[in-house]
Amino acid sequence: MTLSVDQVLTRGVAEVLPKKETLAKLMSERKIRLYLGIDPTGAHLTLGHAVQLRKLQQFADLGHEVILLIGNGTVRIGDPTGKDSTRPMLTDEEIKANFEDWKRQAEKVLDFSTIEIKYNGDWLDALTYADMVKLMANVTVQQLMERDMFQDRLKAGKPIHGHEIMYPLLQGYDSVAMEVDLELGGTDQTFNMLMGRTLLRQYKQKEKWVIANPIINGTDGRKMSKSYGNYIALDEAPNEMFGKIMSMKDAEMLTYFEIFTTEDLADAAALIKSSPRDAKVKLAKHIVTWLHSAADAESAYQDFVTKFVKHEVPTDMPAFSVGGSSIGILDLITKTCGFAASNGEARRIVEQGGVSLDGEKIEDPKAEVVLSSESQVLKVGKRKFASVTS
RNA sequence: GGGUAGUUAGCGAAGUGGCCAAACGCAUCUGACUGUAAAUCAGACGACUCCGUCUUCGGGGGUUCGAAUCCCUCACUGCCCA
Repeated sequence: MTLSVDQVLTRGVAEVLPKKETLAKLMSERKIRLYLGIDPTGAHLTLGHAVQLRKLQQFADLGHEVILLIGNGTVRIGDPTGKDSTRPMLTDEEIKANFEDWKRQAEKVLDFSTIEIKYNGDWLDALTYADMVKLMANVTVQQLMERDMFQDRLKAGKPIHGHEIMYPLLQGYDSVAMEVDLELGGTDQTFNMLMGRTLLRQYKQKEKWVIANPIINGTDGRKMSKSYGNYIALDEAPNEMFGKIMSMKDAEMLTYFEIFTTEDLADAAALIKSSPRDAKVKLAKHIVTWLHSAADAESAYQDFVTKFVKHEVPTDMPAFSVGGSSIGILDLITKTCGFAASNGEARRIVEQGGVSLDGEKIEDPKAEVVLSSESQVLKVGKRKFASVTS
């Protein structure tokens, strides 16, 4: 579905700088050129990334000239946002492989036939010493240090490496090199994106707009992050995705509705209030349909009801054959099914009463289970099921 | 260049010769409750052939019956002075 210009500039957008109205006017007069920059590190894409990608695609759908920029030049520094660890150097082959993987995940959200791909290494690697001096002369150290995360690190006594303060300049130079009208990014990129605005004006006397998209919280209401384990990956299986959305905090729902659906927000808010569970089911179906299919969404819903509402055994589950008539329970969990990372972990789950076979609880870690050609259902924890046979 | 403080498990952070596989918080896992929400309660959370053994406290080397803790050395970082 193609949204109107006003919807694209409003819904799921945190900020349009310097002004929404002037950008809307430009978009009505001609096709604009815009871009989103991505890191070529081996990222596992989440709904957090999808916020950006979805917005990018909306511009493509409106027929604008959309560029996806691979940061194979800026990756030498690594955006200092968040982490302070030094990035490893990536070879061209690794970058290519990473992008292929990235593309596979992003295909669910982006239509690559409508998007042009560029690499900023093409111009950044070509900068000479003189170019770098000229680039750096455009700003003061104080301006660079204004960035919130540098201030945070200063306060926390954390290191800021010399090359890191160049990141905004290099990202900003991308805007100069491509002469874009607009850049998209998360609100955490505002500083970098505005640097591009400054540089573009200084180098080419050209105006550039910036759209900052919201950073969504993870399912537990905190910042979506690997270390919290609260993210939803784009290549998540339908059932997992559905379950994760259902386990999200109620308070996060409305934002997700705003960003990932076209639902009327007043209606969504009313539904959340009257029946949070139904609202969540609706949201989960929406998102699974978007990233998988309507059929997957329906079957994920059914699976969810069976497993968690009725506490019954799901219909499909992985099947394992152990190649023998009996096996130690720990080996079965760890080696055969891969449900635990180590024997110790499996032992713990067993001792804590989290394991059952055909509904029969197994609490002795030394137990030998007898298997036949008839499949039995192994349950480990709340959500791991397997069908096991000899 | 001088001074000083630091580097501990996934993260943050205690511990300064044996009681340390290492407090505590977060994350994670299990059980109870439930809307796989929130809140809460109970427990686990290096590995293994698990009531015992083995490998961990920036790297390397020493001292000692015994070291995360003491010494030497290398690497990295913060802060102050210049």
